[in-house]
Amino acid sequence: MKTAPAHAFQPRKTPIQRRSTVTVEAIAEATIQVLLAVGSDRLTTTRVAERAGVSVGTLYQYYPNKQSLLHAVLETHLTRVAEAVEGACRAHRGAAVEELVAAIVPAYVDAKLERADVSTALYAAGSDVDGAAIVRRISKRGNRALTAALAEAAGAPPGDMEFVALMIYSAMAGATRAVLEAGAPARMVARLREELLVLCQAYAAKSVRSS
Amino acid sequence: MKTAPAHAFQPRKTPIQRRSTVTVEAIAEATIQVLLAVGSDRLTTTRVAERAGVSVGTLYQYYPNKQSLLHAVLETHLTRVAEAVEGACRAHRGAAVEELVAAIVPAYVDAKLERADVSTALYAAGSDVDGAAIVRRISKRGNRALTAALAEAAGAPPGDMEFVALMIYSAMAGATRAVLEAGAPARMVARLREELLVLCQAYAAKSVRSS
DNA sequence: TCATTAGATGAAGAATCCTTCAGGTTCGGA
DNA sequence: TCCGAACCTGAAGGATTCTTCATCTAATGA
Repeated sequence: MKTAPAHAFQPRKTPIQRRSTVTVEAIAEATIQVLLAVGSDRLTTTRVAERAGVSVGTLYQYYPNKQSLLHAVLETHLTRVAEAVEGACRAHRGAAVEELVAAIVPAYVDAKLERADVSTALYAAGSDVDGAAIVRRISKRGNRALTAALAEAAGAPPGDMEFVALMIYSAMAGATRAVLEAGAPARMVARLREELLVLCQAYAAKSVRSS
Repeated sequence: MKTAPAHAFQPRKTPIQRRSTVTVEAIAEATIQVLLAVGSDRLTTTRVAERAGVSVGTLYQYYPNKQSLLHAVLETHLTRVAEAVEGACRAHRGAAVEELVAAIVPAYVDAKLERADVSTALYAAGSDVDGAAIVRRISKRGNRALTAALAEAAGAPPGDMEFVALMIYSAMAGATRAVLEAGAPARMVARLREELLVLCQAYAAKSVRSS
């Protein structure tokens, strides 16, 4: 388990002209599609390049190695989800716990399901050694926002809400993932939104009151 | 995404003498350790054999290919967890929902944490294409038991409890995973047991009553 | 004891894949 | 128009890894 230098996953060259911006985006999108089509094991740089309609050389001009492909996709997706949670927290500052939770749950679910294909594809990629590290790092963002918001709503010190926030966040993640892996049919998604809200509110009511 | 023939992951040869039984077990254990040490990307059959103290040839005498290594480990672990849930359901047949949940949550958590290292190692392995299929297949076992038990306890038709069971199961999975990936320090594990119970009971109370 | 089967070995074939780089094409501005 | 920078190409080097198989050793039972 060697630790890689920090620059090892940064883009090698920044796009300047528009065509290269398109290329970079196409490669990212191709990564997702290849991931969905053949799985992370059989994802090869050549296949991604092919799918993106460019040559391998071009790919390596912007992504320093294979891992950086997955990392880039993972990063943008998780960031989007974390921002959704942060946004919901910000928009309901000062609200009661019940209302807060009522805002956060759909925000999370929507962000995750907006690109259900990406979420699904990434469950396979988040596995590698520092894929997990990325997940942890960015999840912490959403978690921190949630912790602070809960603490404010409950009038409790943040320390007391840290674990509660972790529970809510991970319950949302677990349930959403289960639905996603079941194929996310519309009926199930609707039900997820309802039940997850019930679950989180019931838990928050119990757990915030008693602390 | 080619579908492999059904026999492709079955052991090639069944151990007969005791020494080979030991070997097969050693290889499975080595798989876990290699997984933990270097991650699933850099897990190689040679490395596993080395760690197990046998030669690659021996490995291939019992495991038809690399994937079967991971699948075997995944299968036994998940089966153990599913059996724990089934057992808890069986032991509390006829009990109230609250009591039922109070039995299932610790059963699940304990089974998952009894070999925390295996659980952690497998999050990396469950990613591959039909690793996910195995997870689905075996999780369904625990889910079915939970659905039936909830239906009986609530006096409701099983159809109504299917999704509720999914929520509980996936919330347990999500929260436990989060703690596991945080390193599973003793204090956190204790808290998990408490909070997860609160969460599941609060949800069950709300969701079972209203249906 | 000895033949037969189970078990173990590890070098090497075969395949795959990551990554580079020398050389070509396109764009943007002077 | 023309030059330099940005961009693209894809064959091939280099490295890794999966898997096989001919061969050897250990156990079993008659």
